Amino acid sequence: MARYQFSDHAELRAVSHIDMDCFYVQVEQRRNPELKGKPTAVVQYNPWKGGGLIAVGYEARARGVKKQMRGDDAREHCPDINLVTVPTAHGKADLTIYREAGAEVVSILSRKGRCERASIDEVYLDLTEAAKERMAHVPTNRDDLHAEAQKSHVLGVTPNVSDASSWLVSRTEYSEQLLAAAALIVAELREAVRMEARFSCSAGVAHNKMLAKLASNMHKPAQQTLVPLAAVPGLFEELPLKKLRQLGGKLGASLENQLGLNTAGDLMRVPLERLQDMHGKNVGMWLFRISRGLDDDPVNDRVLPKSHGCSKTFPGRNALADLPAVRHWVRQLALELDQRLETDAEQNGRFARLLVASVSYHTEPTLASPHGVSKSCPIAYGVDRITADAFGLVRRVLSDCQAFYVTSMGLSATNLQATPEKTASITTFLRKVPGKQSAASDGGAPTGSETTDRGEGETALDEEGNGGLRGQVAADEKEGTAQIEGERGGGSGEYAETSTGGEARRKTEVGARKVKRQRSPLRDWLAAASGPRPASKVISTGGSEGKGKGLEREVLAGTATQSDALKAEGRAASEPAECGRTGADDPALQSEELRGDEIDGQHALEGVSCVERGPDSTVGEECEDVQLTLEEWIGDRGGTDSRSAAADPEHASCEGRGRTSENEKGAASSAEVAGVTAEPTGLSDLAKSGHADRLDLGGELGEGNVAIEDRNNGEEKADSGFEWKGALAETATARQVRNRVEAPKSLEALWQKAAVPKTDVQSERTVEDQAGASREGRRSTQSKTRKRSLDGHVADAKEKLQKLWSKAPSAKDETGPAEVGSGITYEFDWQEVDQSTLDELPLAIQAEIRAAQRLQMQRQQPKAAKKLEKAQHAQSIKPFFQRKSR
DNA sequence: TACTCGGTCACT
DNA sequence: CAGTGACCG
Repeated sequence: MARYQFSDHAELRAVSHIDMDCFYVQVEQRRNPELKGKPTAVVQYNPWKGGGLIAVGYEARARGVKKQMRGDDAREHCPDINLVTVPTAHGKADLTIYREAGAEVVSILSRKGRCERASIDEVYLDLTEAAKERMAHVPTNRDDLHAEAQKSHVLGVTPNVSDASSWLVSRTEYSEQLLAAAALIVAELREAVRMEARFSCSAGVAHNKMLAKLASNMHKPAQQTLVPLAAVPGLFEELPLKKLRQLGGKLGASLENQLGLNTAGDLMRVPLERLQDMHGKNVGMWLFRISRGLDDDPVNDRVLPKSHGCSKTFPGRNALADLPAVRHWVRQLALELDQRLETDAEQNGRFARLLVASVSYHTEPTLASPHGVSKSCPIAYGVDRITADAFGLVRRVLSDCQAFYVTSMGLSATNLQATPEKTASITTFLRKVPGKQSAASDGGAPTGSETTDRGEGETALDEEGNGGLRGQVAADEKEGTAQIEGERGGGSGEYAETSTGGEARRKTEVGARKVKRQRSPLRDWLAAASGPRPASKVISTGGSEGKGKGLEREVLAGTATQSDALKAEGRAASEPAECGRTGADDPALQSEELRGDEIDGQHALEGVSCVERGPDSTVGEECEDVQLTLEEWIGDRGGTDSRSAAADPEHASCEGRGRTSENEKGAASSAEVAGVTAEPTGLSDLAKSGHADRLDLGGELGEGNVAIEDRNNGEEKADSGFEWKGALAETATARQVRNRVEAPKSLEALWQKAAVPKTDVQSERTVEDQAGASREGRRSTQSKTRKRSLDGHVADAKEKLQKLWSKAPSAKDETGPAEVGSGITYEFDWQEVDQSTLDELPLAIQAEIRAAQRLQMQRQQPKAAKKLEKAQHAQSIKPFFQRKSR
């Protein structure tokens, strides 16, 4: 036992868990003050039995209303209850207002120490440092205690205000002093929340997360509870096992059932070996420790969610039974998800990398428990892309079914990243500063960095797509009819290998990279729009600060002609009955070669269209706006070097609605040239101000981003469940701008990103045949088929693009100061830049500068680097809060 | 025929 | 790593 006791003050933490009191209700009461003091509950829209309660106010709780009730039940218990319905959007509940309120609270609670957002209405704080500082100033007089602090409860001390206050001011034990000081800080924070956000919350204060969480729930609402170490044994003796975090479910049940345990104290008496035998080494040890009130789980420094998801259930006979309905709802979910992603990008500079679609379904109406499956793919921003990709994923799931009943669907965007993974891009260009020696370039080219390697382009592959119109069938929710809407998606690819040079060449270039620059009206405009430059030295790039709200532009490729394959797509979508069939009745679906041929056919490579949509684009709002030929698009980008010219707006003739938008010069002007460049779309602000260096905005489409290492691991990848549909919706570059993802690292990877997930198209064989065949056998057959198809595309695409590139006039490149992307040139000494200058920079640039600084320090003082990282992290979230708390 | 709609984490 | 499942509220 002794070894588990705190022996060193340095290990002792002061942790708080803060939990908003019936948060959704408070949010609604703040919105509508008439509800204050009245029995209130928030119900989620759901006509069945009055909707489900997701929050119940304390007045209503006093009247017996419980969270598990439906709205109707609540009314029975409390006839005068105010039932507030959660806002809805896109046909589903929309929790945005609660998320925003939660962020508001977090911005207040994160002031005094490391803060971890645990959920929409809960945070953990590590107040160790703040408490230590505060310990010197703990009032010795009870009258000096803050009013909120006087309401503290101290476990093991008579729950009497004055006693608690006495306790707070009279500690002699270090651990208790620490908690007492933390409790005062927490009281102040809670008071700040009450005053500034007008929300009440409850808190627990203890030495770790588990105890703090336990404590926050002990006295609600608007109170706080402190759990001194000494109180643990007494507390646990009576505490039901299930109250411990993580033991509320099956694990807790199994402990109860198999070991006959009831309380946490019971658990404490189970030998470690027994626990480990039953639940494994890790879980066993974890149980052993938590039963003693010990918990090492750190308070993470994270105030933003790690993923965004939205989902909807279709219970009972609401289950979706055909693809049009599925697609409709996928789109509704995509609308919300896209909005949230854009908001996150604008506010926090973060971009998701992965799209996950989850489906719960059964295959017979009678089947009891639904089957849950999730599939994922790289995410491309934009409602249409999300819709198309997610629908592909979902359809992949359902394609094996003769019939399906989807009872729930969800989309989520994960792998949110705020900063480039590697510092390659900035270190690369920092090295270029004339007369300045960059530490980052010493220590050799970060050869381990794929990002850097990629930038040097062993094989530069540029790609653009031509899509086709795919018939999209969207069920009209109200009328129950279906309507066709055009959707650009898919699109066939075209490739050029514009640069070769293997390992040797790359290595030399890493050391002495030259970045060519070309003047272009876009560049000029961005530069002009960006306003005066700060004073000078180094170069970074970012782009205009100009607001681009309003119309968004997407560079999408498309043909006006529907290929047979695309028609087939439409058919598949509109005729769900086909799901699960082999497509034998449709030649277009019979083999992948066939599909490939069609898609690669003449008509598939005709145009690049510039599509615009409003920020709140809804079904049917998109319109095809501009058509450019591929040649026009490629236009002035000539040269065979991968890092050649920028797109030339002269060659881009955008016409149509977009031109006459009500937007001011920003949108209009950039739109003019944007159709063919990587003009940021819905993420305009951020794209312009942020990741330009990585993503190569505003020209230089051949630049590093699109260079791809030709690591050919095709065989393997080709078997991973994707099929080539030959349709790229947009250029790799444009897509990266939207995605903020690194270029695919292999040719195969590139295709996979472009590919639509495997659909119901399988082989000529019938379902019966397949049922008889072994899975392995079938898969390998498919793999071969797919591989042949891909090879055909490679050859074709390369040839075509090479032709185009050779036709294009070569660019007049200036070799100027290293610049990647276009837009503002920020000039400063990155090694000595002061905080206020740094603060002015776009978030992404800030992040890269910090990363570069860290990298440098890492070499010089590895230990200090860790500290710096922490400090920087705290710094990096500041803008978010500054914005939020305004 | 119904605990929604979010989230996080660990395992494999 | 993609996918599943446990757990939380």
